Amino acid sequence: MTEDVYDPYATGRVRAGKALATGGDPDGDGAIQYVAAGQLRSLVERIERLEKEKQAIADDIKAVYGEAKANGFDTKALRRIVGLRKKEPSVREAEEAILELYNHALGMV
Amino acid sequence: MTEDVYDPYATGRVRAGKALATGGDPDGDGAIQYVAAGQLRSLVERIERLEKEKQAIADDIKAVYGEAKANGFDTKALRRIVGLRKKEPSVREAEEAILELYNHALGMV
Amino acid sequence: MTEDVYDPYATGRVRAGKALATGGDPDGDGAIQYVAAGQLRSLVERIERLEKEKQAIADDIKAVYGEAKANGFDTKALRRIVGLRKKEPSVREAEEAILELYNHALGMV
Amino acid sequence: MTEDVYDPYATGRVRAGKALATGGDPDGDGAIQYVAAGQLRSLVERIERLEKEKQAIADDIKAVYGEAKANGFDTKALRRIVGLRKKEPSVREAEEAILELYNHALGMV
DNA sequence: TACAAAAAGATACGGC
DNA sequence: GCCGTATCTTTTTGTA
Repeated sequence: MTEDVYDPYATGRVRAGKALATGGDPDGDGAIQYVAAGQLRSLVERIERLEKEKQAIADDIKAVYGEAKANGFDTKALRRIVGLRKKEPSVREAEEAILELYNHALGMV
Repeated sequence: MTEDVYDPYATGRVRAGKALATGGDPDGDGAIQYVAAGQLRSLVERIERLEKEKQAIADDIKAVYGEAKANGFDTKALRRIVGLRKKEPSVREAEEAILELYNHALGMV
Repeated sequence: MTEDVYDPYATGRVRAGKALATGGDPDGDGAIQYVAAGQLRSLVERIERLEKEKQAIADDIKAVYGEAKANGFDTKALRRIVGLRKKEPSVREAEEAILELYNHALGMV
Repeated sequence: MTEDVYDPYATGRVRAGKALATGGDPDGDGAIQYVAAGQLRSLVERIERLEKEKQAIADDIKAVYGEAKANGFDTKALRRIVGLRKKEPSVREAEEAILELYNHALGMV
């Protein structure tokens, strides 16, 4: 069921007109499009819930760094080692390999 | 008690010397520093565990945007909505106000 | 010379009110603030001019990659070598040094 | 004329083998490939020169924002102004329209 | 279209 | 306590 006019609490659809398609309406037919308000609300809420969880973990990470600092560790170095360990196993070796090849081609040892 | 030589599995301390401090040793006195290897290992592992969880959630968020897109939503606008909702209404209004002020000052309506 | 009302072409000042300070007006006195329209316009124009130049150079870079590709070079590898060469001289060695130190402390060879 | 062995200073060609193609040799035939070392060097140098210029301009831009800040301008708003001015008015309006549509659908006024 | 690299923007830390 | 710097995140752009 569709409304002719905007109804924010509708679980149904809201008339959007061409404006819905940011890039223009694909078919170029100017057909009226609708936005499923309930679906949109659901998506936004799911994203917000996940971002909340993500932020909580980010806070935990920050707390660990704080603890490290309190125990005399250099957090800057700590962050760096964590970062370096992300691309460890074989990536680093691969980078070395191509570097050497091109350095050779470029005559730089 | 400290070791003169490196012992990777020690729960005790490993001599680090000046090299430990990425930013240089702050006092410039070259004093020998020690790093608690076991503690460091624990910190790194906790951080990595948390970052792994954080990344998993980031992937979930991306999946929701993917679903939104598949359902015809404009993800760019969706992201903006989510971003705007993070801000306190007063902050949002303040930002809009100054933006408008500058636009006026530039004669851009 | 100041105007009470908005004048986009003024070289003088435009009334801003509290809205100017995004973070709130620091003194909390609610004093009216003014925005120097001429100065703002100048700043914007300088930035836009510089960004235009920057974009022109970015286009030149793209053209060189296009030329490389036309001559049979693998542009992906080429981009990578250029990127790697950015952090060559001593940075890479420094990175290796700290990596080794912490890896030792972490018992990972 | 080609060399059988690697010659870093050659203006001619250097045997690369499969390793040259980062993305793998497209035909998968393992055919030996050659890289024109002199040409490669030239391309890399041109790119690096251009990137250097580009970075210098980026620094200039940053300096202008710093100047703006020193004169009491809100750089965040300033950046947004510059960003908005990049877009065609029609695009900007379309974006605003869809944003408003979604806000309505969410009952956020 | 989807992935990956680069640039921009926001945030957080350390110095003064 | 604020400012400048640096990191990290996000967004945009280019490529396969």
